[in-house]
Amino acid sequence: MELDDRKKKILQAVIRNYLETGEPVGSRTISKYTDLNLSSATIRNEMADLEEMGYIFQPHTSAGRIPSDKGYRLYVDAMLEEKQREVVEKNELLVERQDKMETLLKQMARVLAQNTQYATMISAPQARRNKVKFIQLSRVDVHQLLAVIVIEGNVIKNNILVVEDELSDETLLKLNILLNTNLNGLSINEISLAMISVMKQQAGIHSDIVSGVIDAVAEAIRAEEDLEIYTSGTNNIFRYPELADHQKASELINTFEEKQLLSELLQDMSESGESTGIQVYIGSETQVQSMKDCSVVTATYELGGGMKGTIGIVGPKRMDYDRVVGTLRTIQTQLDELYRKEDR
Amino acid sequence: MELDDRKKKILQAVIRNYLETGEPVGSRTISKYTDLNLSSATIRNEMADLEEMGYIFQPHTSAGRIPSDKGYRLYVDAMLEEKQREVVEKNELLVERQDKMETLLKQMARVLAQNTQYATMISAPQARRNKVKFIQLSRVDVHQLLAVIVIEGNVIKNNILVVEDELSDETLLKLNILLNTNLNGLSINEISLAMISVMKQQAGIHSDIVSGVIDAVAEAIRAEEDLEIYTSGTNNIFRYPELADHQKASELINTFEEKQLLSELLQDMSESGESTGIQVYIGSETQVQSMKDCSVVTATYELGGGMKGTIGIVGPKRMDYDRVVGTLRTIQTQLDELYRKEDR
DNA sequence: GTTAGCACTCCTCTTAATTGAGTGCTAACA
DNA sequence: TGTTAGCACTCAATTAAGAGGAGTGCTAAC
Repeated sequence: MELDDRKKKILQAVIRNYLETGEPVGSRTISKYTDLNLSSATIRNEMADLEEMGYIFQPHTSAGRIPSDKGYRLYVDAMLEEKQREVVEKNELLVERQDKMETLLKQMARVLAQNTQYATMISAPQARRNKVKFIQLSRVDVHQLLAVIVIEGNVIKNNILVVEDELSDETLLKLNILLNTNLNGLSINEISLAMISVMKQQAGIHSDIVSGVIDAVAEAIRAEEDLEIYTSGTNNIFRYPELADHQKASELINTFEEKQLLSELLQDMSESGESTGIQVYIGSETQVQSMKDCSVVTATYELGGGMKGTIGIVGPKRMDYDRVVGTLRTIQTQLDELYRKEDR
Repeated sequence: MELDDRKKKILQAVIRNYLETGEPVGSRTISKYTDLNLSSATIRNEMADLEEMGYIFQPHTSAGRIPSDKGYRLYVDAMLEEKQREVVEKNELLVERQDKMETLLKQMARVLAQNTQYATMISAPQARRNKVKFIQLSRVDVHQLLAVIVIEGNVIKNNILVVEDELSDETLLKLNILLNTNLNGLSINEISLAMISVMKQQAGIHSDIVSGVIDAVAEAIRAEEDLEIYTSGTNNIFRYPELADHQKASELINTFEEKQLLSELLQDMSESGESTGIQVYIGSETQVQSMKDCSVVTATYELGGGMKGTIGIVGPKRMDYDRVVGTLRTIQTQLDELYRKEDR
């Protein structure tokens, strides 16, 4: 059977209506809703065809039709294609430039959740190949050294080292030079054991400090590499009855709290990104069990300097895809404007 | 009317039973449950008295009795008094010493939530009077300075400053000395405008850098002072039908997500602490609307060096107070052992 | 190909009846 | 005077039955 133009229109009408009401859609409704001027009986025939093709289904005999995942997919793809051509409407979201990454991301999550009325998750950007930019060793106390490590993209990590013996200012200076000349510009993979042993040798009796700093560097980079996730609007799921029963709500909330799964999810999703970086996952297209009744819309964002992260909006399958995609577009351009020129 | 011994026993039996079952407790149940050897009729009379005194009530005529907040209060107070004398049983929780405060607190929250099956919140310790311990200004880039500020208790804050003109190493050194000699050992309240203007004067053309650093110091201390809260096990509230309906669950989850209210809550609670630092708030004894059907048990913890924070366990009013208090005691002593000797 | 008409299905809502746990009260008993 | 057995009463919760209604599939006519 073929999906002709009329069938497409009817399918679209069914989906539109279902998105609005959340109730199964009957033939009579469509008959009036569209400008096709067809009787309900004709619609019924077409709907039977659409059901056979797997685009819609009945929750039970003698109920209206509900779009299947396949139906949603068709609809969303068509919408995305249309959106592509459309100009992004200027629609300000209240996001302000922030010095602290954490503050910015929390703010973004909150604004998005508020704006869309869905649950939001944002992964902190991860500079893919983190390189050491600068190392500073200073004395805080007689027995405490502070190691400051700046990584590409101005991510800063600190570490306190405890030392047995007092160090002279001169030694400290030497160590600083030693560390910086050897490590600057290297990523964690490029720091070889050979280099470390050479540095230790040069450091003489202070080789343990070199070890300490290198451990700190390794930890700093690693910590930066495993994703941090910020979430907001989790309780929005209660707005949608199809997600709000105890079982599902509990699982979803747990998923959002644990963040481990979300992290993997966002990572997977960001990897398969395309031009605009906006993607829609319907139902079990996300591999997370607890989200099988949800849809997830993801977008990548960039903060300049190659710092890319992923945003995910989680809602019911009947979410307002159109608006969500629009909102994500908006925040993308807005972040672009805020962070394009300057490095952080 | 007086609360004689028998009435106390009956009240206790009612509460115990209700804690277990969550169902209103009838006279017949009590008649068999206790070793008082009284008929249900007698119990009924006593229960009528207890109701008149406000310790228990009926959700509707012809139902069993449920403890009122007043009833719980009596029960909890008696229990706490008894606990005071009791030796804490050695009951290991899987908490390990962590270098990073954040990791430790997340871990604690998770372990407690898992162990108690209630929702957990933990406020990060706040060193009450934060003083500057050490300031380090270093050049990262031609136009970027890194200001590292170490606060008492080894909390470290970083800030990137953008400068117009290049600075010589010498100037940088001078600025470092200027900042450290003037600011070390001071809390934010002690840094007066007069001092700032003197410092600016001494810094000459680099007075803007001084301003930048001082702003950074102010921000660092302030950031440290507003509480960070870690939560876990939010979805545990679904285990308890009396909290799990949409309305309440949504509000509670929102409260846990927002954290602002929790923060104030924990702060209030930590201020009215006593010897062991464990307190119980029943129903509307917490001033948070969304928690009016919950009880909160709080405990202060200490990580050595005067770093004190607060733990809160949130569950239904019929929570297992006994076990929760025990668990909190355990974690208190455990943290004590882990962190007593050494400073972080 | 389209449509009107009709029988049929099945969910949902309402109402009524039944059940059962639990109470309060009274009267008898030790 | 305190305790207990007994009984009428209350009220939430469960079950059952029925009415209503939305929507379908199919057939026959246009």
